[in-house]
Amino acid sequence: MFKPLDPLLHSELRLAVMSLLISVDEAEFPYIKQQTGATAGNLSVQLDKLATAGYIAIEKTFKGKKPCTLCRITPVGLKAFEDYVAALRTYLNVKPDTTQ
Amino acid sequence: MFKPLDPLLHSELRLAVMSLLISVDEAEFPYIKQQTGATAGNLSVQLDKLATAGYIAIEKTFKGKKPCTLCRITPVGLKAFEDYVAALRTYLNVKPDTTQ
DNA sequence: ATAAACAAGTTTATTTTATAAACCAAATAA
DNA sequence: TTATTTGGTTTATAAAATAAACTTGTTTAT
Repeated sequence: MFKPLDPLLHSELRLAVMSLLISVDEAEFPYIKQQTGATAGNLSVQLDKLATAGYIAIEKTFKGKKPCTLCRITPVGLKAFEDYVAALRTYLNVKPDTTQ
Repeated sequence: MFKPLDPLLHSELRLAVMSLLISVDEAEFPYIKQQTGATAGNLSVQLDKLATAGYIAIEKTFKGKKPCTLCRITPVGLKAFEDYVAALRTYLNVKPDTTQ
């Protein structure tokens, strides 16, 4: 009847991060922070969780002299996101999306 | 960009309950328990929260000699569910459903 | 008739999670 | 040179989910 929802993705902020990374393919910490409206602390924690699960890859580089945290989604993360959406549909009484 | 998600509905069990009540219009506690796979304790707590918010109405009756807890969704609950789904779509990169 | 098992929940306690506040280091601006 | 800002991390707190234990009453077995 209802498929279980991946608890790692069933979180407003982590879902927003994943959604963002799917569309942009690579994003810096401050950009994600601005787009999601999250506090830096919360974002840091949630990014860590996604990275620990292998859903995103975090690369710490420098932009000139300033540190720069780059995030991108992984194939594992993309798959998890798609599975999550499919599971979610069992709760929404909605047919699968066929546009495109 | 991302619409906030009603925290009361962004919960696996409460969402399942609401989804169920939308399709059946009236359901007894044991039926909801069976359909969702929830424990009685957890279900009791989550039903209370939904009722307190006015999303569902709980009627305590008897079925012969046995107590019977009947649940139905309210107009407020239906509206909240629809709003939740609309908000969720902003995270899923999916066009609104136009089937039917 | 009495005890054991069961049904239908509720209450309470525990664990997990989310979130914010406090903190830190380096760079830039005054 | 001493604030101030940028780019975060760590730690503490609040909220939530969940399960375990309990209650009340009923049915079934002895």
